[in-house]
Amino acid sequence: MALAQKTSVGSSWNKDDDIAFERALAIYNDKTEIRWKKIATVVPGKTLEQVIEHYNILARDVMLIESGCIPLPDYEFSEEPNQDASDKERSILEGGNNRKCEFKHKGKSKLKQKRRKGIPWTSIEHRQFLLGLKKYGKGDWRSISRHCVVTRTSTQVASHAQKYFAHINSKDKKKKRPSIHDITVVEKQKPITWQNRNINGATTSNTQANQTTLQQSLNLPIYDRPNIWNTQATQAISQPSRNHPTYGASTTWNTQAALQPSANIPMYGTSTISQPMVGPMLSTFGTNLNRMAPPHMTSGVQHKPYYSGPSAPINMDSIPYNIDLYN
DNA sequence: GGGCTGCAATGCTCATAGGG
DNA sequence: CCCTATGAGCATTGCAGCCC
Repeated sequence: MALAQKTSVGSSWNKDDDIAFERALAIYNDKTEIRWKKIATVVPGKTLEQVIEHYNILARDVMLIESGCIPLPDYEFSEEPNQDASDKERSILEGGNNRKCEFKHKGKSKLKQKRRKGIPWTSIEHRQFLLGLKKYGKGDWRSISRHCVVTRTSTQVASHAQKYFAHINSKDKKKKRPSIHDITVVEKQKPITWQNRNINGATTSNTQANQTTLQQSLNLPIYDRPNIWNTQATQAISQPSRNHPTYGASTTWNTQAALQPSANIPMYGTSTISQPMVGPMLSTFGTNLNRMAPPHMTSGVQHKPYYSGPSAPINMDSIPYNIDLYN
């Protein structure tokens, strides 16, 4: 975006304009009829031509960055420091917070690239992974990546699988910390809304016991817990330097989470996929993404509302229900 | 007892080398 | 090109110890 601002001629784009533009891009994807006209109507003070020009500049920036023709601009994104600039601009262009990106220059450059911070797997992604595992089998990480966990590369899927199986194999050892790998079934998950988050009469001062009960009632691993109810998380609010998450929804943590005790903000960052939410879900730009198109829609995969079928252990020989993810 | 702090243990993701 | 194996780096968790 910084490049776009620098190179944009004839019209100046301030931050608010950009936010409106990005939001519009997300809402009106490339399948939308008269997309640009619609986008222009929601970006105040911009004409159709200016919007299109801005998009073209943005697209060119991404191309130049990805081709290595120009160095990365010195972005300062406080909200998602682990997302590099080309990811970010690509994400904008694709109309969502697409986290998938192949690592194009790995191992080729001797330049010590700054290591990316890991983007934790959400329980939704893990369940999609389990579905893919059942559907395509162990080893076909590419298919799983392409058709099931579309937010992850095959490399990421493979790496995740390694740790998953390692975790499974060490299962009989005494119970260790809760892990996302504890999810071994593609279970039907009760939609998590603010309403049913509160079914136990949960309040901001909920105890860990309450939370555990709630967690069990939702059949979710502790890993997925809504940390705002966690005593330690509550502690984190009073001790931002201690348990403050350093990536993901970090900047919304102390504000949104604290102000909206029931907000679904996991410790590992905002889960942006498919959980019904009532309140604001923030993008990396701090814009409300609630009604934006999910990232899958831009990846050539027809998106229907997420549905995870009835549960069955992943290591079972057969599954007694139609595994089709969306039907 | 409750809150805070420090720290070791653990878990997770990413980078990368090597083999098929 | 893809998958597997391995290890580094970093974040989170759990717990003990200290202080009020």
